[in-house]
Amino acid sequence: MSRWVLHVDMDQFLAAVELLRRPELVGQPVVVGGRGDPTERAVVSTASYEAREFGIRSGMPLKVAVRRCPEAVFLPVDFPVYEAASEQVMQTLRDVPGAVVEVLGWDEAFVGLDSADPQVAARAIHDAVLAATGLHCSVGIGDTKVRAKIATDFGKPQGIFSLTQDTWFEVMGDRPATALWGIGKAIGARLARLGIQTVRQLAEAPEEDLVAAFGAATGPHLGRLGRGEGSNHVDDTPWVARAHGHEVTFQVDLTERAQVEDALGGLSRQVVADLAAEGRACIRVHLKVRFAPFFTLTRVRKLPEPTLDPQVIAATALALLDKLADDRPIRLLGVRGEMVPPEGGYDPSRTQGRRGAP
DNA sequence: TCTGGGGTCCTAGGACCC
DNA sequence: TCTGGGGTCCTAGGACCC
Repeated sequence: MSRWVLHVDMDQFLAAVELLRRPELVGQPVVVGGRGDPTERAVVSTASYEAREFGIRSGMPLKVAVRRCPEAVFLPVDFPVYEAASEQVMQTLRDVPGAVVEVLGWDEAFVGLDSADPQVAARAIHDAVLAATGLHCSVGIGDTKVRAKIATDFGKPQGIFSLTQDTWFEVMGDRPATALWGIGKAIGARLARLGIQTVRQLAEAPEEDLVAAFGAATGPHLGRLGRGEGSNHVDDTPWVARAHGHEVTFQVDLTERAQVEDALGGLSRQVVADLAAEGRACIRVHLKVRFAPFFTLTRVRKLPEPTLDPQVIAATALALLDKLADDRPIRLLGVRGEMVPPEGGYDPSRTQGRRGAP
């Protein structure tokens, strides 16, 4: 028996949930995003595998997606339905004997368990999730979380793939560093300037070079990523949110101050509703603003005292916006409220935990 | 071809204090 | 003529993930 980390990732999750209630669409290109209207400003949340064959990807503007595949079926995002499906999936995982479940997002989780044969355990998990929900998943097996997470990509769809210390460099060594979880375009470009292109080169880079280039915490972290090293501890401590926010993209850019004030007021009320639901006051206001066409800024201001007054939050956001002294049309506004930390602070072992959707 | 909405963490540097 | 050393708090800004 050894300790294993399994990473369970649902296949085309949002599209798959929609297909369950619209079986007549099975086999067709399906795109879930925005309000389901590809003429609006919105992006693809999930594309079915058939739609991906046309080059449609998550994060792509719906206007681009519809050009790539005019016959595709466009559906609106329906959060409550996905939340319910997600909860069903996570409960199925928790019901696996001996499993510890750390939820990472709507459609993925780490499962920690002791097993003599993790392949058998992974297959059992796939089958249990399918039986309970009608949804397929892929499972990555690893001796660390990082390896399990990356392994899943090689299993998709509906597959199982294992990545351990013994196979890490054989599978990942010659791949680009950006294939790693946590290395995106920007860090990839900075690594390239240091002459580091591949996972193997990153793994072998002198730590002092990485520290000099990326700082005391990030530098060594990148080196460990390159080696697939990291924790194998799966933690089921419930996630405690740091903040809640709302943002809105305007179909027509805002040019009038009254429109801006209205929008900030509405966003602030939504934020306060979320914070009040947790019974935690706001200590810092984050403003996000995108000026047409592509220029985005964020600003933060600490409040003199914690509050749940939407007018205080809206006024703070407006003051931050005024300070920018930029009267270009506004395409997006976001207000985020950072909350009073819980008694004793946040659980440091969960700092890498759940990001994104609940 | 045009850019969602929900999150989190890290680093640098200035202000201020002792 | 040269500018401590350590610490905290705060803001700006960058980056990443689902």
